[in-house]
Amino acid sequence: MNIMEDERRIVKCTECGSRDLETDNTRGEVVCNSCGLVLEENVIDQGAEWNVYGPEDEGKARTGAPTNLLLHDKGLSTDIDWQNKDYSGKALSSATRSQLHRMRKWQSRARSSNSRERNLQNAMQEMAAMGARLELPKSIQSEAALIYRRALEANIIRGRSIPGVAAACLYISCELAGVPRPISDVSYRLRMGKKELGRTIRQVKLKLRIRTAPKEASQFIGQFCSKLGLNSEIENSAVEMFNEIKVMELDSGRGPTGLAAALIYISAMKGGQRRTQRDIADVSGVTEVTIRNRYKELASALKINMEEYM
DNA sequence: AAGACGAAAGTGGTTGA
DNA sequence: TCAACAACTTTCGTCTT
Repeated sequence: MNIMEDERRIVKCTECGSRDLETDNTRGEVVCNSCGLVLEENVIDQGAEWNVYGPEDEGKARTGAPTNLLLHDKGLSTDIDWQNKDYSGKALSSATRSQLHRMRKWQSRARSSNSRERNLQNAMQEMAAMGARLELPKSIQSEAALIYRRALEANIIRGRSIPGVAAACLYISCELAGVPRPISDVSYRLRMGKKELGRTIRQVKLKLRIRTAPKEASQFIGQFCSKLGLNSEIENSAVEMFNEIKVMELDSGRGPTGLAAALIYISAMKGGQRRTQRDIADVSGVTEVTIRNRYKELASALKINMEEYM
């Protein structure tokens, strides 16, 4: 299965076309520096995808909260009320009161006062929000939550930020699911440093002994084409070219995203749907220079005369 | 004016002694 | 542990469309 995204990463102002955009971290907005237009607000709606209005909607309602790995205690917990009242509102005797006091204390020790649990609580919340921002399916988010728990057990969080590790777990989860995302894309959407994120990902994988198959350019072609608004015809021809390249071993040692970008550049041009190097660079997270180097290489290896399509 | 080009210097990770 | 190395980035002046 191929996870597609309709949303193109915004790189240009829709109003004035300027590329001079600024990200406001505190407000979660992307603003155009030339005309001031707010291009993206991070409104994260984590509400239910449906509402229950009346009897006709009854089938949609579920009873009770679903258990969810993204909740620190999987959503299964009952709190001891803090008020020293019984169910009818009457004050309790001092003996019962002190017993309750002990119970509360015990409960909070067992659950949240433990710093590990507090960390998890925090992280699960954070990860749910991040997952939404990355538009990841629930299955990948749950897997990421599991990885985070393991990271916590292994004491990997020490010295690193919770959001940093959480983001790394989401990234790794994508890799494991066979739908890798470019680090640049993840770091952009989560507003985190690319280097820092990359480093954390590597360390988490190392310490947890998580090994992932090397990424292939073909895994990125679909994502990039859809962000560029290119049809499946272009996508297929890019994948086809990739297969040719693979047997010639021209892909070894090359970054898969750069390769995918170059293949798309070539096939879009061949198919008469030319995209600029700039636009492809923006969605693929590599620079124009890399696209140039790569596509020159590939064109000569595949004996494609680009002049014809200019 | 936008897009493409390519040289040159810099960065961070990998590898092998 | 350190230096050499390959891939990639950044920056920038120049050429092409």
